[in-house]
Amino acid sequence: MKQIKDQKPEALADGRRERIKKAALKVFAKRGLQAAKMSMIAEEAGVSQGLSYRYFSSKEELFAILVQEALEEAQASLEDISRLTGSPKEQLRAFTLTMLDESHKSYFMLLRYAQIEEGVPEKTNQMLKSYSPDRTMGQLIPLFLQGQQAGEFSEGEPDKLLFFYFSVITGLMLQDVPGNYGEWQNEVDRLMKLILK
Amino acid sequence: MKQIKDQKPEALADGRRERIKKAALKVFAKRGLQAAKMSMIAEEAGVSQGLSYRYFSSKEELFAILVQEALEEAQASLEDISRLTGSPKEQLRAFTLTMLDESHKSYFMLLRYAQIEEGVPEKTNQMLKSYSPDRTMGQLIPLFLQGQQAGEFSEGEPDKLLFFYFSVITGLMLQDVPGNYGEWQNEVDRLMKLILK
DNA sequence: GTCTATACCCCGATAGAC
DNA sequence: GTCTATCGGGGTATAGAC
Repeated sequence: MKQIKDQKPEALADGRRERIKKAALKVFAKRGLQAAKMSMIAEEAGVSQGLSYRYFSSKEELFAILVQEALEEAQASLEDISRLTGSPKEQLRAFTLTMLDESHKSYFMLLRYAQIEEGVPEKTNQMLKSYSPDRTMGQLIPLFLQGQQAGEFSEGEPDKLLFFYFSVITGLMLQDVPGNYGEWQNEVDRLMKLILK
Repeated sequence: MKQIKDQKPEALADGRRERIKKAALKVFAKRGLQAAKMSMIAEEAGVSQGLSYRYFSSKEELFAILVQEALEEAQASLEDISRLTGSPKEQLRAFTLTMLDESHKSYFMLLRYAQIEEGVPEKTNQMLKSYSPDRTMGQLIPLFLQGQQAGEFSEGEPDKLLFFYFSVITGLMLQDVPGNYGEWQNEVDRLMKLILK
């Protein structure tokens, strides 16, 4: 067995493949699949254009791999909710703040592009289906029902409420709030007013 | 002076140039400047690829012209607010519904792309600056102040409130609500909860 | 006025040098 | 393992036929 580096994770992840993935996530999240150019990703990663193809067979494959990771990450975040303590209100607030933090934000935007952009490869679409809203986003529905039964959340069909909630988050993420470096507390508090009674 | 057609506006606007502009707005609003292809615009307009260049010298020019129109349209909508009757709450509600209707929605999304997309030509950026937020979106600030003084709107810096408000609208527009054919009343009512006390 | 054909460039992907 | 050079496809824009 070849020796494993005993450095901290950050350095471990600094292999070429990880560097390129990280750069790609950043560029894809900002511009989407089509507007993102391999030359941009290579520049962001600090490698030559051609090298990316030694690690990934195509731009689409790179995109698909990142979508896969984003879906797994989303799944993990959702499962974490159930372990959170506190009232439904507190749980939703914590979850929202998690989603808005820088690392999750990139994944979230990537998934948004994967969902709405035209010309996304079939393979990606199939992955999105298998992790369809029912199985990911929809996992929040129990939390909403719980909140409504506890009298904390406002009335209405939970899926409608949930849909609205994600619309707002999307809108917030798209804005580059000037001078806001991951400080979303105020915005989240405001967002809560939408859901709470 | 050459004879002016005396048909209704809709038919008047059906000249080739207007057809192409209309198609371009639709495609740009959906995909942005870079992902939009002249071939898509031509197809949407029902003309050949090359013909667009008889009416517009480049894709960028076509984009810039539409941004100009969008800005003028936004300006006009904002000026209409002051003529609206009713409380600040009623005015804001009416304005929001106007923005979300299909024709304004395309303009709104176009402006969003013009603002956030990379690689937008300098000419467009200059137009956006001259119609900067201070002169367009910021015209809503008096309405917010009015609402706060009347005790209808929640406290907080008006510009922050306004920013949040537009974030939400953006998020809503981006979602294709299934089975929602321009029926935004429920969503707007919910959105109002954000602003109202 | 409108369409078809084509010049030219940018980008995705590969080949080959080091 | 990484870079540079290059091929091929698709997209913008133009030229020329009808």
